[in-house]
Amino acid sequence: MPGETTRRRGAVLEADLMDAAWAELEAVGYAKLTMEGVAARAKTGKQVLYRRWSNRAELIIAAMRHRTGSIADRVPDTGTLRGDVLEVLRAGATRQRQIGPDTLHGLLAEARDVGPSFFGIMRGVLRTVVERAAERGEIPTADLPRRVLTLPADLLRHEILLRRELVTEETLVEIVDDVFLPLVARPS
Amino acid sequence: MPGETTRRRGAVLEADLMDAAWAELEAVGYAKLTMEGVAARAKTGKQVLYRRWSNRAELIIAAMRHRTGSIADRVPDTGTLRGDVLEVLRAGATRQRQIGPDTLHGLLAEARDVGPSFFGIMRGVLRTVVERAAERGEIPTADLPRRVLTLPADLLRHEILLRRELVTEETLVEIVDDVFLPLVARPS
DNA sequence: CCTTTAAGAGACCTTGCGTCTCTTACGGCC
DNA sequence: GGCCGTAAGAGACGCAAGGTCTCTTAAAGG
Repeated sequence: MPGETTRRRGAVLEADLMDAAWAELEAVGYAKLTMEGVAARAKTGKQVLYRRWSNRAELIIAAMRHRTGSIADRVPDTGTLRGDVLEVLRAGATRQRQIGPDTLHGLLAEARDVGPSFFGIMRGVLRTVVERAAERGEIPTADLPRRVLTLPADLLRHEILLRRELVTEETLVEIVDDVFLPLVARPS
Repeated sequence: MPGETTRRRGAVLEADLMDAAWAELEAVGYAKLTMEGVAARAKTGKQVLYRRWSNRAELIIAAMRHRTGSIADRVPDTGTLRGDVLEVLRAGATRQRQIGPDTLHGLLAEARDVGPSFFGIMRGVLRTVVERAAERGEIPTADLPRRVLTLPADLLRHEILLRRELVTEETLVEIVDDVFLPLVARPS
């Protein structure tokens, strides 16, 4: 009687595939993750995967989006520039914690363009945060050099990509207090 | 007559292996580089490679060292802090050009500790350069927060790892003029 | 000259990729 | 409610490469 003749389709199947991919990622890590492994875990064939994503990287990127949703660019508004920037960095660090450095390195090596899609987001948020600080009179101007504006995000990324350990709150505070705030506090 | 009964040994063989590895890297790129490919190019067996390095990453790292020598930490001395720091960054960018971003990403993904060995070097050089600037009276103090000291190097690394294109001179100048110099020019 | 070492060569087994084929459940449409 | 196109589920297949093992024999050292 257990015909088990249930065959998943469409969105249901897709969700199962991504859950399987994520579970497999957590189980074996990105380096050892294989399409066969994911297929087996999802109790289906490789073809079903390849029909949708043409390689590991695409699959995992999709799984990550499915997991964490699109990177919510919720702009923080704590009342101070310092608080806002820290909040932005914390959000980034949290994402890292979910993903893990090994997966990040793997994706960076295999996918041509993880950078922009994954990291480009913070820029707009920072711009807003800085503009609001300028309006409050907290800093002299919101018209910062491009490189200064993205500095906190850039340093966080650097930290994520090069240190093997997870980024600590202390590091975030250093980035903000030792580097970013002194720079924007007084313009050239 | 073509006995070709020449069998390489020791340093001679080792040098040939590394040359072969490097040539193969340039020919097919890191992603497609295989131990078999390198062995074939060196006209030897895989065992000879595995006897020395246990995987691609180790092999290529060795080949890079053999190629470019250990990272010469020649400390520049142009007379100005700006010139010195720029020179340090140029040296780093040059290395990147020799290696290429794909190889870098590959190594970072496969080797556990490329970061320290490859990138840790700049720190000492920067420290020296900054100290000399302070002695010249060019900046108020050489006693910078750790994060500020390594800032130029960190940003360069970030650029190398996340932009697909090669780092331009313009970028280096921005790092120095928009970020580093304003920070050290006047301490907190 | 004799012994030890490891180079050179290639066989071997295994894993995973990516493709292909086949059957048949599912869902849409008339 | 019945027909039909699509694609799920299952597995075979050929291939590339990893990594190990074996064998012969050149080279280096005493």
